[in-house]
Amino acid sequence: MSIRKVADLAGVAPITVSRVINTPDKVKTDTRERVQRAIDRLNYVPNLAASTLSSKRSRIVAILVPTLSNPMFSDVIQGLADVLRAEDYHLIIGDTRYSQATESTLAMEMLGRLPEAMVLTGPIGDERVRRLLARAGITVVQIWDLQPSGTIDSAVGFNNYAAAHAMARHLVEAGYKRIGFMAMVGDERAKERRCALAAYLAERGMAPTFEALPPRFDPMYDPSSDFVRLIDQHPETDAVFCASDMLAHLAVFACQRRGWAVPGRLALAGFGDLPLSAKTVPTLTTIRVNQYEIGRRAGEIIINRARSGRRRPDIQDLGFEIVRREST
Amino acid sequence: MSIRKVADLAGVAPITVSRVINTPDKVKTDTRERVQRAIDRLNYVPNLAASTLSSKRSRIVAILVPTLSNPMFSDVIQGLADVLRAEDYHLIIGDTRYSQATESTLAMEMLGRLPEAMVLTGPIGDERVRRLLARAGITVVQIWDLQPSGTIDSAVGFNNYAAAHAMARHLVEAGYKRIGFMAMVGDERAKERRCALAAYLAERGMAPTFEALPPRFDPMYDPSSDFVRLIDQHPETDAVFCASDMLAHLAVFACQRRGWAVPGRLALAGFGDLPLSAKTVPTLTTIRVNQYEIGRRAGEIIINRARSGRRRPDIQDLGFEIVRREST
DNA sequence: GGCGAAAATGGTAGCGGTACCATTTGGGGA
DNA sequence: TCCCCAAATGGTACCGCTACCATTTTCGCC
Repeated sequence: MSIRKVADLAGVAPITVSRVINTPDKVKTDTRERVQRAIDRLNYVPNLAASTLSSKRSRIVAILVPTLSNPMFSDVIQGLADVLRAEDYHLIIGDTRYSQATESTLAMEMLGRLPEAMVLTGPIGDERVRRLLARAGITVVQIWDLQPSGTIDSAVGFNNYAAAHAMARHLVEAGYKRIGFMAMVGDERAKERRCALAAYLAERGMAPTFEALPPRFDPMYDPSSDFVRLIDQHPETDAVFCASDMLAHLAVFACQRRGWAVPGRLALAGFGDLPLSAKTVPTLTTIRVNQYEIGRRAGEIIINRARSGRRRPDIQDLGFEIVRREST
Repeated sequence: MSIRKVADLAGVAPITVSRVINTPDKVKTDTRERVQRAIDRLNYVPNLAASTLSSKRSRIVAILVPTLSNPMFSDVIQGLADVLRAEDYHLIIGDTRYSQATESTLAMEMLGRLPEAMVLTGPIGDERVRRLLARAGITVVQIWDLQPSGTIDSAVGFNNYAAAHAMARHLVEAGYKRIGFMAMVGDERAKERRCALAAYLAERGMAPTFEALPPRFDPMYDPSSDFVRLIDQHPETDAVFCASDMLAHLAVFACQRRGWAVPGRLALAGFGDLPLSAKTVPTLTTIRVNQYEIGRRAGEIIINRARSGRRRPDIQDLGFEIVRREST
């Protein structure tokens, strides 16, 4: 089933069928309708591999995220998908499982599809990949935490360090003095938040009571029991900054089981503002970053680039917001 | 940057480079190494559009889900992605936003990429799409709820109706008499669960106190306040079956705000067994369906098909499990 | 050393579109 | 009516790779 068959049936040249599909207003109305009928009759579906090869326009965008299971990233993807679908782009998704090596491999493989843009989560560690991407001449949008070093082209996100710093400040100003830190398995970006917390506390002459970064990819890791153990080991702790909302919620539930009042005995704060976090009892203090909007903006950068052809790096800091709720 | 340049640099024919990439053991070791060096030197990345066109093997799998924001579906995708990555497939993802029309459009567009398989959520309503898919000769795997009618080829999932029926039975046998039903916005599949509940209750001479199916795509829909209103309108209700775990959790939190004991004043059950659901206070009674495994099995069907070339429909019922916890 | 079969490599054509330029058609103004 | 320019349509080559078959090389064995 090729464009030629359609052309024969419609009594036109193949190129005219191509025009009906791609630039319909360059074809006279009755010709267009005739061709359209032939397309419908034959159930013709254009071969996009051939189109890509010939036109060098793939209408593909590739995105790499650490995981699909975290709502933060699926919301980003949703935002990106919403924008791109309207422009007939297709989305190739890869999850790196928080592994640098997998990220490199996937990025190179995906380049073979000639994507018109590549969306990556955070900075690129691999020098070779960075070179390849830059040389490929495609739009590269790095999302999530903005980091001047390691940005190839454009970026949309927020300042991860500043966000954690602000949360540390919020906790201290709310009167908490013995603050702990805890992260979810695999969350590399959490390290920066830990540093920000420690740095702020140091400014005020304090230090974290504990800084729990679980080993990567430990399948036995149980945040709840780990949390309880940490508090038992550091009973003076009066607040814990959790590197994700889900972790914070689990901590709240663990407290409730133990009969520890939140925030009375222990204050808890998270990161990411899940829809859930405004509804739990108590509601959760957190850092909101509007993941959906990050995805949308990334999509807009890609589309504007494709339309204008201009190649001007665009760094958008969408900021963050400390949402103070009942848990602190 | 083409295979030709690599071939020239390595002093071989283009086809030999192709072999090094696709069937390396058909090339003598020293030739292979020479070619590999040329590939590395030139940073050559094979053009998969050309490869697809020529070989008619795209190494692409397309998947359509109702939404990416629901962890149920992102877990399915994660399972699928894990299996397919090992075989160098790429995943094109589309979300239909629970719209039949979008599903049809996306499916047809994606066919243009010549995917080797297409994974769809649930039955296909559109006759034309069904025909096109069947004619395309690709593997089609329908996931989630198994429905004999509307299955094109293979399927992996569970019996949605039976699951809801079993939950109804659980609630009745636990002694609850006035049972309500509530679904999340957009969840079409919830209708079947409502029917199953109503049918079971009818068998026992009962009827649901309410059956709340919110209007589709109402952005103002607030499950929590809606829930409270429903209970106020039907105060005799002693249990609510929620069509998703998240909805059930929101209901629990609303109860806690109102001072209604769960399950003392009101029992709550969900669907999907989120990781969260075993940790909340109270823990949530729910129906577990192992979404990740559904994705994995779908991937295995696809790969086996690709390897063996056989085309035998494969229907796998992975079942479900009523997980009784504290909330009922 | 010569033979034959298997392994390794190469030449050619074509996958299904679109870019580029050429040609034909249409229509308004002199 | 003719001319000219714009709109509409068509012919040809080529995008980068691989299927298919042909050819060359290798190697075990008599």
